[in-house]
Amino acid sequence: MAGTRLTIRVPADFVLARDACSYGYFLLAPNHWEADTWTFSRLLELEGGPARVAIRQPEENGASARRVTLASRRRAARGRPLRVACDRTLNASERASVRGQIARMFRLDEDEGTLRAFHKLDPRWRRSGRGRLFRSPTLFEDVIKTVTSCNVQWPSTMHMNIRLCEVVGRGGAFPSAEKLARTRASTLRGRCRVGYRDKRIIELSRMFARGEIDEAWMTDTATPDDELFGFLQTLPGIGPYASANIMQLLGRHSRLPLDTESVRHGKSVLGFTGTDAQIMKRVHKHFEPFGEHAFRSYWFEVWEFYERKAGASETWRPKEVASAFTASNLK
DNA sequence: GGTAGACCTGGACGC
DNA sequence: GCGTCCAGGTCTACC
Repeated sequence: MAGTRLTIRVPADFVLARDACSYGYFLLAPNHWEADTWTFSRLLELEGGPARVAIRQPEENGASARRVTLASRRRAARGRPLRVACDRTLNASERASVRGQIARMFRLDEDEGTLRAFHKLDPRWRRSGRGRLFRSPTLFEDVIKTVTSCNVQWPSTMHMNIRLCEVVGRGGAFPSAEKLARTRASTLRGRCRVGYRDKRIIELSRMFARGEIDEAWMTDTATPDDELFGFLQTLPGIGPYASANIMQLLGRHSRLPLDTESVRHGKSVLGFTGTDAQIMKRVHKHFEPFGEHAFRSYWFEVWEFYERKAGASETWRPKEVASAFTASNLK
């Protein structure tokens, strides 16, 4: 790529492959993880138009080919700066935006102290170092992706995001709130296959575009979890599950976004029995002791189950994962 | 406050 | 190839 190149410093424990491939959204368009080269790429929306960024974390001594185990590759990459290659030249403002969006996706603001506290509470993840959870470069994209994940199986979520980028996004980028707000419901339904979510997505986009969503209030640590949870549920298409999921995407991990997948987890991994409602309650209770890190404990258990089925997440390829992650295969 | 049914799509299945 | 059934979270109407 001939264009701007950036170097981004990361926390000492950060591993791109582990921390990017930590939540399902890394598999959703326009995100792309190249499993062979450990390169994360996507289009980012910038003031001068979309730009493609390819992000790598070169390993110590550049000796990736000689390192045969996942653990040794992770160790060699740990804490090393990210190298970002953009497909065009960026101005200073755009460079700052790219840095900010990358920091949001990989949660570079989460320091080692926070994760050390999590590992003290739940030592199962100390060895692997898991703790960060991938998210989108913007809150808006996280919210829309959450809506596309509701009441649908994973392959359809993947398809909806591909179509949103292809049909509505500029040049294949994830569509902006302004663009989605101006899109017809019939386009979203007919061409993006979002079904009944069409009007809800447009209304959410209008709220973001009009500045009615106060992101600063949401990210302010002084804002109580209960108030935020209540507010999120007033948004169109956002119920209890989606609210809890958006909260974890905002960095609040005390609530669990429980769905049918959680019931599956409760039954098959935790050995719970009873009705679905009873199992949901037991799953909530089970993770209560992990307090403000409850979601991390819950999620990495679920993630470990997926990895036992499909191999280490760094090696996943979207098409293969789409067919592997159907409800029938996860039972 | 709790519950039933509608909302859509894509995949699985039977014929 | 066609029709039917089912999974999935939110919303609305109703009790």
